[in-house]
Amino acid sequence: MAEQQADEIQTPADRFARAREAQSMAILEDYVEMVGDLIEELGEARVADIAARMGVAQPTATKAIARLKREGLATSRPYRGVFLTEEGAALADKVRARHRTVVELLVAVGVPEEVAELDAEGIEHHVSEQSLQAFERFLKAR
Amino acid sequence: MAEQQADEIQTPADRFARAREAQSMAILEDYVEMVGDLIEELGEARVADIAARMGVAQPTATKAIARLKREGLATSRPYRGVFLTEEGAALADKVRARHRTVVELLVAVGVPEEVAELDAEGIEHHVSEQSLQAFERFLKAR
DNA sequence: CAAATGAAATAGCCTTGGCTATATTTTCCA
DNA sequence: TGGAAAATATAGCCAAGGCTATTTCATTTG
Ligand SMILES: [Mn+2]
Ligand SMILES: [Mn+2]
Ligand SMILES: [Mn+2]
Ligand SMILES: [Mn+2]
Repeated sequence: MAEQQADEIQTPADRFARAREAQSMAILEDYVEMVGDLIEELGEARVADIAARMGVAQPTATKAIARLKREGLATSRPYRGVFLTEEGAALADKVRARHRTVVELLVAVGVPEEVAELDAEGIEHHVSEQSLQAFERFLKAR
Repeated sequence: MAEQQADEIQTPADRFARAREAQSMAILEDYVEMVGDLIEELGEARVADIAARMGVAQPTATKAIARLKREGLATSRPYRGVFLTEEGAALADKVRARHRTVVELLVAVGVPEEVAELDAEGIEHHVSEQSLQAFERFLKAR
């Protein structure tokens, strides 16, 4: 099946809308990735640990988790830890891999490691599938 | 004068805090850049044009402009156009230049132009001064 | 096994950035 | 030049993502 020729002209408004959309996913992505990390490292993801790592107050984390649940990415029962749904786990994997690739690309073009790690935390959420693939090709071809 | 050796260990919480901070600047930056563009192109920046280009409703733009004014980046009188302060104009220039550099870097590592333009709209706000300089060196050295 | 301690939930507040509907002001033209 | 049309402002709503203070529940321990 041939690709649709998407030669829509791309207005500034479209770009900004897309950036806003990415933004609304960003926090979700970070939480999901971190819940995955905590389960991996500690066997479970507790609200207190999530809050500490995100650098937010505990009720802020609780609220974020409620949103994850609403969006079908996580499950939890009151006073118990947080778990990822299949969908959540898949997203976590994707986000983690993308994060690494972004850091590697930054380093590859000359950004110091520490800075790369800092900047990647925000940048990653705006890197499209297409850009990600370009990054991977670039890194492989070096 | 020697650089301070800033060997603070960088926690995840620090990184997330920084990404949140960048986020709170992002919209401000986009508006300032756009007001600058409109003044350049049309001689003035009207609320309706700003709203249309940002892809938001007119009252949303009005509110954003109020914030620009509060932050000392713009001036305006009721029912008149918007102008940038010296600080606002300087920020607009910086943001515009950074946007271009980010697009160029993306293209340089193999991202298609259109995609680069789309992704850059979000990425730019998370690119630190240090990363930006690395990007410029990379582009020059190609 | 009853407190005490610790963790999570809840209540209630704030700001930002969206929106629609409506009021007000400016501009333009018949 | 007076009214219609266009532009802008204002009012009031919503959700997200912060926060602090307090309540509720679970766990540990004397
Ligand atoms: Mn992130
Ligand atoms: Mn990340
Ligand atoms: Mn932008
Ligand atoms: Mn931009």
